[in-house]
Amino acid sequence: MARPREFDRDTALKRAIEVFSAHGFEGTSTPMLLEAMKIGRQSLYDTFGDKRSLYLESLSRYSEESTSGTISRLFSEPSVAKGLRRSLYGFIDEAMADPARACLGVHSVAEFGTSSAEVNAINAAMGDKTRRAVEARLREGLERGEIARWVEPATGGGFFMATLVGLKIAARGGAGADDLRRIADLALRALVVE
Amino acid sequence: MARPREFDRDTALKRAIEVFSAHGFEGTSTPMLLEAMKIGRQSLYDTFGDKRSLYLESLSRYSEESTSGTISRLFSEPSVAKGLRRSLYGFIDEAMADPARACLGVHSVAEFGTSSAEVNAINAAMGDKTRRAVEARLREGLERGEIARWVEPATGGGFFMATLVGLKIAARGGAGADDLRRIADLALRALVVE
DNA sequence: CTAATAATTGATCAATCAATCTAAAATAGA
DNA sequence: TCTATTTTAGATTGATTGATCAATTATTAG
Repeated sequence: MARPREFDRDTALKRAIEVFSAHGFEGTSTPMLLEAMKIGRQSLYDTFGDKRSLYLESLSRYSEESTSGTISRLFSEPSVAKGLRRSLYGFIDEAMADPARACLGVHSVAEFGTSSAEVNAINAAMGDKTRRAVEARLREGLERGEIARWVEPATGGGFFMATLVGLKIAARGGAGADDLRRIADLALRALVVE
Repeated sequence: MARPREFDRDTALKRAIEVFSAHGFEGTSTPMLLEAMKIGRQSLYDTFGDKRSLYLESLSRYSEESTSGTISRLFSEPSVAKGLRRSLYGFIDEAMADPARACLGVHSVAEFGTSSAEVNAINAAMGDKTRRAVEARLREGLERGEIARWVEPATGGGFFMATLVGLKIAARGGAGADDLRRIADLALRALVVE
């Protein structure tokens, strides 16, 4: 007994992610969102709440997808070393797919630091998830002798995430895919036994 | 034959850097700048031009100081490995000194990507400077057998910078100094011969 | 066909944005 | 002391910000 929505909530959210990724929270205006999402102003407020709510949902969705992709690639190979590399390479491919689009997660940290509790909660949750997955594979690799003995899994997880961030910013700064892959390969030297 | 300025240009600029570092370009309003810089509105426009000019000068100044600090630490030790570590550690100390203050350089890349020619020119210049310095030390280390044979200097430079970025974002995200140092040590394993 | 419900459109809100203009205040040289 | 010159301070600009209200349109259940 109601009029159906003329737009698809999910595709609208996807478009919002694009805009926020490219321009950040402060750099994105509601008219920009409306044009990109192709919905009316009232539809935005009715469906997603205010701008901040939409941003948090965008960040949450983006982080979940990015995280799950990274983790699934991480476990996609029997070899731990190959899994790590595939994960980094996949991240690079994603980053190069749309150079104008930054990593919303990285951007959110740069913009908000630790000042926003909600942003922090999302990033902490996704960060922990990735870190734990990396740690698990590192422990597996340590047992199997694939990972160097000097690697503490917790530190290795942190290093892996720092590498992801560094690659993303390098990509956003204009680095090429081959440069990024060489950097990723070098980073793996810190973890993988030769 | 003129009235002298009541404020110091340099300290005002320093304060502007603080504000831009914490909130980015879009997140910083002119009233915020005026309050932090402790100058009047007209003084800002007379002395620094518009908001964008002030931002570019802030970014330029910050990048120069940060870069020169990183490079001087890089060459502060006879040992290449120790120089690299000292450089990373110094970067960590700076980042931890004021957790609320992000790296303006990293933040600018996240905000503008490659869309702003001026921002890009500044970042490219400072990035190249750092990268070349790292490459020089890596070559020195390669000759002396301190740096692992697999390290291409150009890639090593890119990796070093990616590590700096990763550390900065990790710090901004709330990581502790000891965590960061462990990550830095691990990163060095990719470069230094054991 | 009608009534109830929900989504859309357009007008509009106060607040804030960056930036400019004007006029008062203060210093230097003559 | 007087005047030229520059820096301040205050008022104000039009544009844009995020957000809400009222009215219209469309759809489905009964």
